Amino acid sequence: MDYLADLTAAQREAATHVEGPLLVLAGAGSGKTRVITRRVAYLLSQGIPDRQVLAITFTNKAAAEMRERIAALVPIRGLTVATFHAFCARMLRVYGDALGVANDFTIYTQSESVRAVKQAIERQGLDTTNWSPDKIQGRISHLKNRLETAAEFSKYAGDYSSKNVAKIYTAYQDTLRSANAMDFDDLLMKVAMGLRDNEAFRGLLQDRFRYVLIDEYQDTNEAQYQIARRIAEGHGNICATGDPDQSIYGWRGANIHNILDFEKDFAGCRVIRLERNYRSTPQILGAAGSLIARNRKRKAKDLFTENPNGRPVRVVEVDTAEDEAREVAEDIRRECRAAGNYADVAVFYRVNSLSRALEDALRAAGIPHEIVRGSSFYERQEVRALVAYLRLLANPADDLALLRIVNVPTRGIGDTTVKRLEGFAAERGVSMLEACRRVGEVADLNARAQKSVGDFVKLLDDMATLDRVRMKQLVIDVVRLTDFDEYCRKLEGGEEDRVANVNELVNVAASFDAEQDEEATDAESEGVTPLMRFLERVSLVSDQDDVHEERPKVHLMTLHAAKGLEFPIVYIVGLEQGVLPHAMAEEEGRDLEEERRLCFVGITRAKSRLTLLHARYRMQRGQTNRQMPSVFLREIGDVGVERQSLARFSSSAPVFGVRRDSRREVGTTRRYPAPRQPAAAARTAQADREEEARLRAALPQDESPYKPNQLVKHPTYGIGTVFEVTGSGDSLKVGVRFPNIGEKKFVAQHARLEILARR
DNA sequence: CTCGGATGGGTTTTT
DNA sequence: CCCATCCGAG
Repeated sequence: MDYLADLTAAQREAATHVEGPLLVLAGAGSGKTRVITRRVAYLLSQGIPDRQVLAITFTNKAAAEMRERIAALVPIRGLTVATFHAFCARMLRVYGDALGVANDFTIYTQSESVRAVKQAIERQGLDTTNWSPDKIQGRISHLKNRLETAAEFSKYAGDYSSKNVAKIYTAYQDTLRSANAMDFDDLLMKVAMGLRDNEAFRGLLQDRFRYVLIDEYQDTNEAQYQIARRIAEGHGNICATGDPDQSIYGWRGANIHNILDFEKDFAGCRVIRLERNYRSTPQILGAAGSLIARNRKRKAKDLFTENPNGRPVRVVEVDTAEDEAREVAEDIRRECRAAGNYADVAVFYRVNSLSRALEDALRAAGIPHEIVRGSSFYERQEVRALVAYLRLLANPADDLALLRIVNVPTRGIGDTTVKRLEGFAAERGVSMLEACRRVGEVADLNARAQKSVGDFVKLLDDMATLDRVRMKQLVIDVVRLTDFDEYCRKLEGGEEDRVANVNELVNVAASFDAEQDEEATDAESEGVTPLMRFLERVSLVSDQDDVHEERPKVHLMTLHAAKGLEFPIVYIVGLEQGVLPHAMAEEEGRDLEEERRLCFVGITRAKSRLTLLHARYRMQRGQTNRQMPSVFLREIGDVGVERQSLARFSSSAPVFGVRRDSRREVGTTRRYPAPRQPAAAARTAQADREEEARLRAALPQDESPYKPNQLVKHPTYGIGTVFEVTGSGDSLKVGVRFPNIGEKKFVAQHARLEILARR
């Protein structure tokens, strides 16, 4: 058992637990992944067949990593390592008959789901302004996560709003059914309900998966909890790993009580705490511990470390977001010159909008950097469109897929034509594709439209004859038939990226083909075509397979995106009331504890150097606001913490600023940290106003930033020269001359002009 | 169909 | 302020 040799006593105890429920409360940086992988290896070494083991993670990346790390220890073939969603999709494909689920369903992504909800709203004659598709989709998603069907919800929906949601929910399900599609939540819901109501299905899964392991258990929602519980209910072999202190997804339905109540749910449960941290300095851990101790909803857990002392945690006050960003950039410079590498550095923030100032400052300082997770690969327009073609091939009833590509690339099938086709399809109860086929029967279509639709059908028919065994070739052929590269080139903006994305999809297809060759034909997957599997992969995988990092870069990301990562040097910006904790969490009486956990997650990512920053003024929604330092800055305590002010205008430099904004004080006063320096508290409103006036004067707020001969950049016209500036304030107008285009006038506040260097 | 301008809304985000 | 989306004009 050499793979147990390097484990501590507690880790080994967890890794060698075989029968019965086990809860591993794994503190941040306590070697959880190690325990999980060793435990799986141990189970297999005890003669348990790998196909009886089910390991569930939350992201595909985590699943891939776990699989890899297990494979490095023991040979595996039939082991299931998957996300909840991928697992459910698989079960529905393979054992779906037991539930009466057709196994050739397609999976709608988030954006497709929203689109379908929007259609449902419109079909109910409701206005999409009052009934925002996004929000309604969110509500439906939550209902599904709680296993409430449209029919059940309709029964209980009382008020006007809920009744309409019920109507939309019902209509949306109709759409999904007729498109033979499921959204992400359906995958979980169908399996959870199947396990609950269908004995045969439950029996199949319980027999098949004798050992269940669920990682990040603190992030499970009700549906996922039900799935785990029902599968484990016969044999009780369930191992949950996680950390309540790192539960940060409550807002999307995760229920922290799943992990808090695990011991109650599974009688005879063994609990193992991993409290030794291998990642951070005592200073960083001390700050984190002091902070999280304020939470009531948790399991007492004392993180400790044997790591040597490091530098103090640095808390820095600055005046503005720009100062904050500049300080981060300068400090990165200092740190990296001394010891590090840019890849050692990460900057975290609560909301994406804070990344802008950071990006500007890093760019200005010439520090290579990257924002982690912009729009994901598979949500890119061009990729979605190509995938839609494939989807339509696999499932001709997929109307949403058809709608997505009916005029992509443009082929003269406009909205009017589409509306008429939709009308026809709805009337006859046929698919959109069928409606297109029978375009001759559709009323009120002119000859040109008919021809366009006819050509489109011809194109799809040609496509249908393509060989569907090799995905790479299929994608290439689809690109060729649709002249897709040409279309990408014609689209303005990042055209090279678009072609590159198409090529990337070809690569994904190629590696999929390669995997298919390697993987022995799985008896279970009979009847599931390679195309279906490929589409499943593409729908469920949102991350681009990690692009290999070329040169070292500073990583910028939200606190949510930071979970599970670690960096030697970490900066967290915007530690201010209303930002972290976020205003929404306070105002709506939402969970301040989750915000605290978020901060905790950020802090515990740092290995050796942690800097927390807060600005006294921050521009939000076009307005400069006075910002209170975050309560969390106080809660991290003073041991191993060094506080510093770089604010230019503050004489007393209180680390915890003075309350001045009377509006914000109301009702929340008690939560605010007490001012440390009474003298500061005594400052008058007059003094504040003066200071603000000075500050404002110091900020670059010219009456007009545009001057004749100024170089500017317009998103459409490109770079031009200002030749005229008239008016002021809201009616400030700017005349710009663009080479080869001519002169244009813009209302400054509307036109998105970017100021370039002054001539 | 395509563009520019008006309008409204604004955590966090994986699957 | 910044963005996505909608809407009317050409």
